[in-house]
Amino acid sequence: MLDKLEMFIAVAREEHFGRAAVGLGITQPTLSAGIKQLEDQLGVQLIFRGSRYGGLTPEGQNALEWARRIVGDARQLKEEMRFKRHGLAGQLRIAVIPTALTWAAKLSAQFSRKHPRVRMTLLSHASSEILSMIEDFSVDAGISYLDNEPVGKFSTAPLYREHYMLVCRSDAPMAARDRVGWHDLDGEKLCLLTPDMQNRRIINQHFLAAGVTPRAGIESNSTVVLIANVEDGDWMTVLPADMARFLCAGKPLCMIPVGDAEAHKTVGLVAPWREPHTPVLKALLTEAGRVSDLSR
Amino acid sequence: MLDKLEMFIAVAREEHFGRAAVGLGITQPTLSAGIKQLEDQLGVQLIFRGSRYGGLTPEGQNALEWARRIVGDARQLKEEMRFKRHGLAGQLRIAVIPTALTWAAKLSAQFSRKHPRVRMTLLSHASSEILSMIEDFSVDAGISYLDNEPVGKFSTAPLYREHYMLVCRSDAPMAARDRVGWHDLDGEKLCLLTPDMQNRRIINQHFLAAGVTPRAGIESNSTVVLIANVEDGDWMTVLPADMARFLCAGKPLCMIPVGDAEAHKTVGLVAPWREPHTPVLKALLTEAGRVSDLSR
DNA sequence: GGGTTCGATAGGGAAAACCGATCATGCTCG
DNA sequence: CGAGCATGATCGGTTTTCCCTATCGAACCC
Repeated sequence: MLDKLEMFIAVAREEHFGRAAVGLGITQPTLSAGIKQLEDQLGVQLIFRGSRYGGLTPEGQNALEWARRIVGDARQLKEEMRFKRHGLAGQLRIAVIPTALTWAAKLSAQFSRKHPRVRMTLLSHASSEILSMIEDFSVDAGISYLDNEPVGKFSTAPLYREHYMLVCRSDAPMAARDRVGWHDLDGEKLCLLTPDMQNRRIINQHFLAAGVTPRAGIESNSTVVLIANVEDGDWMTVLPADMARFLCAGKPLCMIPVGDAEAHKTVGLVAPWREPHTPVLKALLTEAGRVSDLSR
Repeated sequence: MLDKLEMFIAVAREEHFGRAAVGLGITQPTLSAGIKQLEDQLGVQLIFRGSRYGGLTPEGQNALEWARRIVGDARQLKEEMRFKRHGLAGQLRIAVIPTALTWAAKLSAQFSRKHPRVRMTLLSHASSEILSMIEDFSVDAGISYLDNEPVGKFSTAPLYREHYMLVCRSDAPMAARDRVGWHDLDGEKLCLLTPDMQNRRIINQHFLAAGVTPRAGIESNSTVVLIANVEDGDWMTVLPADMARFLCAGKPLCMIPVGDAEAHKTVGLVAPWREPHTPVLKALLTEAGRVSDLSR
């Protein structure tokens, strides 16, 4: 039954029987049989399908929530028992929004020093993906924006607030200033993240509030590309302070604070809400509180 | 895995492999193998045992809580899916303290009228047993004292407050009075419930507070015995109002309120805490609120 | 010290789980 | 409009797991 629920969760995640099957390390016929068996056991159809995956039925939606809770609790049981044997050990997978990668590294370094037997995996993902990755057990925790997320099913620990820096060459006209407003960037040549990334959308909102329509001449989903363009051409970009500091190190680039110090998005750790947490997660949340900029 | 957890819960409840096995409808060797397999899977010993059940290990205690949560959620998943198919139907088992049996009947009658397809089972049990019966799924809900119970893992709905009545023959000396104090009963011939029942302990507390040491000449664990003795001999007894009213009907007996109207124990419905509740339980809790004496 | 209770172990038969191969359907693209 | 492809269901056979009966050995109880 438990394995059937895992199958169900996998299919709901992948929206595809074949992919879900390889993800589970079983064959597709086995998976099909498992789902059918689960449906028989519960007496309701869970998945619409005729020659192709067709989404969850309403009952399926409902059952999915229970399945996640049950499977999650079962994993936690195992995790907790392993903790009793081996102490803090095992793997910890964390999905991180790209602009928080430097902070994530800071956290993971600190955590690894304290708990050397825990192997950590940091994955860069869009903030829109992170919550669902937590929900269906693709990762154990995430680092993302805390402000606009549904807070119900997650535990959170704030890490820092995003402050934006304008990055330009040292010989650029702006380089002399020690602070610029969003409106000052009207008409400037900017290279920015692609609009599918939340960081870009946040920056867009700032521009909008300042009555400026940003003209991004170069777009990329990689912060490295942005900085490289700034360095090579006469472009400028806007990045969170830490990321900017990290990428600019040793290069002839200037960082200038943008906008006023207020109203910045909070970035923090997001973990599945569960009472109590696994030992590792508890340790991670504790560590996040310690490393955090925010006195909370 | 889920069935192994059920086995584990059963053994923890029965504290005996053989009994647990028959309760589960399997043989003892199967059960033994199941437990061992669960222990292997979790990598920890759960139960002390050498030729005989020896209690849970600390890890076992911990695992038991998770097992209950997981199995409970799994049952709820099934229950919810069945509800989606058939509406409110199935079985509802309720454990009731003896002195609340008349109230339980009132509740069950009302509930059955509204939801005729739900079969109800009412079991008389001591209040000390009821919570653990709920925890290990022997019953779906209970009716018991709400005041001194750990409230954390249970949902409750108050039904009524216990008011005590002195019951005596119409020709007894006390019969004329319209109210008596606990101290007035000093030295009187009383027949009461046995001291292992919480109702008796509550009455004892009242006596103690009034500086009276009760002399119960006849004790029984059956309220019927108490009333029969009052009717036949020159005994008196003390019972909750509703139960007294029910048992005295049509007999030449008097009921006289005992003590002042304050500080009486609250009796109510107790259900396993779960978010959300099963449809049946939700309906039952609603019904309890409707039938209740207490305007809450 | 014989009888009893309780859980572990051994062995065999039934059930199931799983896989590879194949089929049926619906979609895409030339 | 037809060939090719993608996707999930179905089938047959093999392997694994499950569960029962029978039995054993230790602890317990007069």
